[in-house]
This record gives sequence, structure tokens and C-alpha cells, in this order.
Amino acid sequence: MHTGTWGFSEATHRPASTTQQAVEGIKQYIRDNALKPGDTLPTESELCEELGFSRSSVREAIRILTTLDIVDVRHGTGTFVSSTSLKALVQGLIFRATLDADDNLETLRDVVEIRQAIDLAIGQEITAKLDPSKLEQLSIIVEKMSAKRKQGLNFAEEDREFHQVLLSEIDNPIIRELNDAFWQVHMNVIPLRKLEEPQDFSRTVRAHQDIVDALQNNDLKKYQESVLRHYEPLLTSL
Amino acid sequence: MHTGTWGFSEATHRPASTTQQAVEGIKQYIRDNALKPGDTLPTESELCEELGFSRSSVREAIRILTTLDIVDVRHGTGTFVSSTSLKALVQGLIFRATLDADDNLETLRDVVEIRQAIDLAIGQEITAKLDPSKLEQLSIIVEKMSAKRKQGLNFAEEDREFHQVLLSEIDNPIIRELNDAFWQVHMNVIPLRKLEEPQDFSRTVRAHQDIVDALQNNDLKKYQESVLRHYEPLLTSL
DNA sequence: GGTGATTTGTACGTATGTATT
DNA sequence: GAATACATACGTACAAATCAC
Repeated sequence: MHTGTWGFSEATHRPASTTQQAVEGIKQYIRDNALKPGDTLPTESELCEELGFSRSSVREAIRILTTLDIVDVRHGTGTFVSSTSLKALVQGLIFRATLDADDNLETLRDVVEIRQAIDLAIGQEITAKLDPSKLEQLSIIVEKMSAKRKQGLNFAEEDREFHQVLLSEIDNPIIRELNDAFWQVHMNVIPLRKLEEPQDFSRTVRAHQDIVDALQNNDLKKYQESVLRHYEPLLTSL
Repeated sequence: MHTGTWGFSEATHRPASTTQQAVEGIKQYIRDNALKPGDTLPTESELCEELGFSRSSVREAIRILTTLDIVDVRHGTGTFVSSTSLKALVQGLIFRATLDADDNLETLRDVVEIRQAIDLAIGQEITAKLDPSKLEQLSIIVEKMSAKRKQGLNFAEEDREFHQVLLSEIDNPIIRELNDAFWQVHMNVIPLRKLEEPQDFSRTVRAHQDIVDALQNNDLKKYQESVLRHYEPLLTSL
């Protein structure tokens, strides 16, 4: 039983649409020519000739591949191979979260729970690969966060950077991308809700500091407690 | 600083393309009319009027939303709201895996590692929500797996079902979907590689039985050991 | 079962906006 | 600024699938 790319078991073996054929054709072109991220693809008209499909079909195929972040189109310049990311996951989850934004916030809570689960799951690898220079980086970021908070400024970028540096020692790139993807979803959904209380910001900064401290002591248990404390104010408010 | 849906900080505030406007328009239409999965959207021509864009732009927008599994298009019938899934994540990761299929299998290893991490992370919730009827279901599935293995048959569907039932008690739907998404990626990528050895299949069946046993004893530690054993043959071969 | 109406799918032509040289 | 190459947008026509009558 072959189930195709989507994992369905399509009983009806309908011939793939022209657009889908074009999608597969372009994917195959990338593989055959071993194109790397940043490499240019043929122009739309060239792709039309190459694949034997009309402009419309090729364009719709390119839209699909753009959405999956497999290619990157720059107006007036050309089409390029993209370093595939989890952009589509982010978009899909943000839309889902905005659907029920008015009456409940389940999706946001789910997202935060997963961020917490990821941070907990990587605890062992993180503490094992302790790197003094990374710890130094983390400390500096927390200081910046603290400074911004005292000025009443938003420290979202520092927050993102903190978690990225924290994950930078993790071998598995997909975990790193999932981590950032859920961070993006989280931050895009938060504005739809009422803002956090000021005391929560203060607690958040302290929680980041706790994580650094735990890592400095190479203390897995304390790390996990700090992670739980980091997300606690959010989860209880949801 | 507003960063838009993608989390970028676009310095150049270029006006969104017509296609992107159409995407947002259709999303907004779904929200405004509180459409639920399965509900029909206006026809393409009606959407063109409603949004004021040409058919091509609306079509490309629909392609994007189809890729994100936000809408579902049926030829000759109409366009429907879809229950958003992680289909796009699956497609993107499968493509990534096929890129380096010939020389290495990093992506497959990364995917298996994440499956393992998810199964480990849910251990506490799983063992806490022990349900005899679910355990019964799991036992039956393992028996089916065992029977199929002895006949030399593929038991992928039973494997999928096992992990779905295992996760069915988890509250967080996104975790359930992630679990299934990574299962799909895993199974779609496996055929690109050499088949597993027969003794691995036997070990896999036993590992599933071990998981059921651990849950029957409500033994978290044994559950985690079983999960590790479940993925071990795969990870070492990668 | 067949026919026509409806809806999406494909093709092509033309004009316009955009970036590079 | 001009020329070129490219993507973007729109409109129209027809093909293919589906459904109701």
C-alpha cells in the first residue's frame, strides 16, 4: 500500500491535477539539479516550457511551494530555493488561534504548554553541553531584559534571543525550529489578548535569571523548576 | 513595533500584494461569519466580487489557504472551511528529508528523536490518566501487530493507531497532532531508506507490549524505559 | 440514465509594477 | 535616466467535475 505524500490512502486513484503535477515537477527539478538554498530557479516562463504546463498552473504551484517555504519569490527579480522552515506551521496555528480569540484562548494555552514541554525535554542535553561562553551570553541578555523592563519597554526580542541561545547547543535543528515557531505563534497571539500585568513582567525576568543560575550550577532539577516558574504566570492566567 | 503575521520585522513597509490581501480577506470572511469546518465558502466568482480582486488572485489566495489546510477545495463542488491540521508541516518536512536522502539521513533521525521526545514528555499525563478501556484497546492493537508481523505483513497502520490511542487522553490537541504529523513524516521517509531487519520488527512489537505493561502497572519509569527501547533500534541504525 | 446548470481547473493574452544593469 | 528582464494582476475563454432535475 502506497499512501502518497499526504499519508492518505486514497482509494480513488484520480490523476493528479496539473497544478499538483507542477508542484512535484518543481520539487523534482530542485532535487535533480541539487539546488541549495539561495540558488535561483528558472523563470516562470522557462518553468512553463520545462514542465509543459501553462503559466497559471505553474504560478499556482509556486504559490504552494512559497507557502511551504520551499521556494522564495522576489518580485521583479526571480524565484529562489529557500531554506525550508516551519513558517507554514506558524501561519496555520496563528490562524487557528485567531478563530476562537473572542470566546476562549485554548490554542494559546496549548502553545504555551508545548513551549514548556520543549524546554523541559531539552533539559538533559542543555545541562550536559554546558558552555561558559553561552552562559555569558544568556546573562547579558537577561540584563538587557531587566533594563528594558525597568524602562517599561517591551523585551520580546530579548526573550526570543534568550530561548534561541538556550537552544543553540541542541543538535536537532527541527527542535530548534519548533521552539522558535511556537515562540512566534505565542507572540503573535498574545496581542489579541489583554496585556499581562506589570508584576508578571518582573516575574518573567526573574524566571529567566533563575534558568541561567540553574545552568551555572549544572543543576537539572533546578533548571526544570525554573522553566516551570517561567511559564507559570502565563498558564495560570489562561 | 508590529511584525505582522510572519514574525519578520519588515523595515520596508511595502503594500501587501493583491494575493496576500485576498488571503487576509478570505480569512477575515471566515472569522466574520464564524464559519465552522465543513461550512461552504462563497464561489470563486462571488469572492472576486466580495473582495474586489480578479479571479487569478483569488485563486492563488485559495491555493495558499489550501496548502495551510485552512480551506478545502473540491473540483466542481465548491470551497469549504477545513479543520486546520498540520498537513503543511508534514509536507515541508517530507520534502526536506527527500533532499538529502541520497547521502545522509539527518532529517529522519531528527524526526525520530522528536517522536521519542514527545512520547517521553507525555509520560506523566499518560500514566496519571490511566484508563482500563484504553489499555484494553492498546493490548488488542499490539496483538494485531504481532499477528501481522508473524505473517510477514506490514503493521504500519496498527503502529499509527497505537500511538494515536496512547495520545488520545492528552488534553492538548496540538501535541496530538504533532505526534501524528511526525509519525507521517517518519513513515513517508522510511521507504526511501533500506528496509529494517526482520529482528527489528520483532523488537518493535515487543517494545509496544512493554509500553502497555508499564502502563498497566502505572509505572512511569518503566514506561520511559520502554519508550527508549521502542526507538532504540531505529536511532542506532541512523 | 441523461442533460443542463453550477463550480472549479486550465490556458492564454495583455498590461503594469518592480528590480537590476 | 533608459533598457531589460522579471513578476504581478486582470480578463476571457474553454475544459472537467459535480449535482440536481
